[in-house]
Amino acid sequence: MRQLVSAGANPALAKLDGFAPLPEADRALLRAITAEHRWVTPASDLIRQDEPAEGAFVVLEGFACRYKLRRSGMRQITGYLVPGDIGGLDAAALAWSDHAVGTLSPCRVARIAPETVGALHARPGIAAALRISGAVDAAIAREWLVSVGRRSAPERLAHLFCELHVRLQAVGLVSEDGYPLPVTQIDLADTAGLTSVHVNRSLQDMRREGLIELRKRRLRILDLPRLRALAEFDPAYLQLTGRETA
Amino acid sequence: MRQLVSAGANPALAKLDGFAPLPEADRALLRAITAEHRWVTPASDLIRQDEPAEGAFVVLEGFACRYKLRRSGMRQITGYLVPGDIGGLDAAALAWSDHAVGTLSPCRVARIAPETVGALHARPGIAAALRISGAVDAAIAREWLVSVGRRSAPERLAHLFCELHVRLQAVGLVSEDGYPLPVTQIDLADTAGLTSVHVNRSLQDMRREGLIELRKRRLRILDLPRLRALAEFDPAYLQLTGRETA
DNA sequence: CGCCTGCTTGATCACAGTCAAAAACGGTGG
DNA sequence: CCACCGTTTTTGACTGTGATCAAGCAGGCG
Repeated sequence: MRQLVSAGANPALAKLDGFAPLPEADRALLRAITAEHRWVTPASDLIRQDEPAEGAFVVLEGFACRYKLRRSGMRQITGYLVPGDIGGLDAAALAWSDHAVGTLSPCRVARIAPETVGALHARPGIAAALRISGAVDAAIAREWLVSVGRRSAPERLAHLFCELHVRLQAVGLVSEDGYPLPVTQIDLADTAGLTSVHVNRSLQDMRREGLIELRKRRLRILDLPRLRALAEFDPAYLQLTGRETA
Repeated sequence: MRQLVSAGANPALAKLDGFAPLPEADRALLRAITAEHRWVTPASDLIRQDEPAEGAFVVLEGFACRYKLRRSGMRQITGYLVPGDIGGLDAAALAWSDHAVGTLSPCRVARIAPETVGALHARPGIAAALRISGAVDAAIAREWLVSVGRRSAPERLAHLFCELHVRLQAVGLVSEDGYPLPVTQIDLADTAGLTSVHVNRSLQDMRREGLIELRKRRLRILDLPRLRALAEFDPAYLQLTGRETA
């Protein structure tokens, strides 16, 4: 069994090392990156839409999301960033970002300078881990597309809750009964392609069914098997099964 | 101005070289890959869902798509592969595929053996081009998510037509009045998260508006500015502007 | 010519959106 | 501790986009 890095201390290292075991030099580089960090208030942009990008970043604590805005102001959230996730890598590749990244809750974030991004790709071990991470992100995006295109409102929410359950488990943020979910129903609506009114009613249905409970920015999962069945959820695509957490 | 490789002859090389100019050795490797190819009939799978992957492939002619099936048989198409596109790279990274890739029309396809995939990533120039290509694919997926989540039926179709217009232009498949679109209205429905009935009615509306015409597997664009306005389409995210084609 | 697939049309239905307002919650400051 | 404020959640009445069901109509191809 591999030695465990405290996921709480450096979730990004734990995540990448879990995809592909890294030599000590690579691990040291990743540790150095996360040495310096800052707190960011909720609802602030880490990357702005349609602007040149300056480097990338790692989320160490809190929830952030990728999103796009239409001219009318309509918002579509296209992905969540949870502790351990790296954002802005594709923006770095293109030197420009087609979408924004904003915080949903207070976030502790470590910046990765553009030169450092290059240094990461230059190390074969890290490069391979980042490729896997990118492939998983693409798989998540596909699953979201299935949700929005071909699942009912409760099914979409159930699938999202199952996805986050597995991802947060991998970084030790899930306890017996559930996990923190510091997002509003408006955020959930913009995630699932619904209105907040409809999200509210769907959540009440799910609660009445004894599946979940969402109160005080925390999701309690009351019946995981039935929740997964409702979403037709199979965690294989996240490549996180069988991980231990600190 | 850089020398032009006949896009018709090797669209994948043209595409990657356009993202990041490649040294001759890299170009030779890419040419070698596409030396051998085979024809595949429509509606056949190049990669099957939930199965281990064996290498990747390049589409040289024809249309293919990534898709996922629900247990009920409902299908969601998550991306199109047109000439020059490489498929199965993420499946190679994970040694397993969460989604299927199937042909929409007859396709000419070149196989890339697993060892060759490794050789591609080992070359810094190709690796960088593939990273950019992956970032563009992610941007396309985000745009689709916005479509399905936050755009009306005609807007979704308009956006898809605009996307394909730019992508096919980059490989020289667009003529004065339009481009080949060898897909059924059922395929379009599974792309846009609609039913084929609704796609049919939306297409008729767009035709009546003088925007497009879709007949005999060919899309004619009658009013590109208005089509783009309807979709709020900005081609920047495709990173293909200002390319010349053979 | 006949069949199959894909396109078109019509009638009806339901899921989700819209609009509007009230209630609950969570901070903040007095 | 409580009054106040903005945000978030909840509720109700109504509307509409897009789904469903079902049938007819090309058009391509053997």
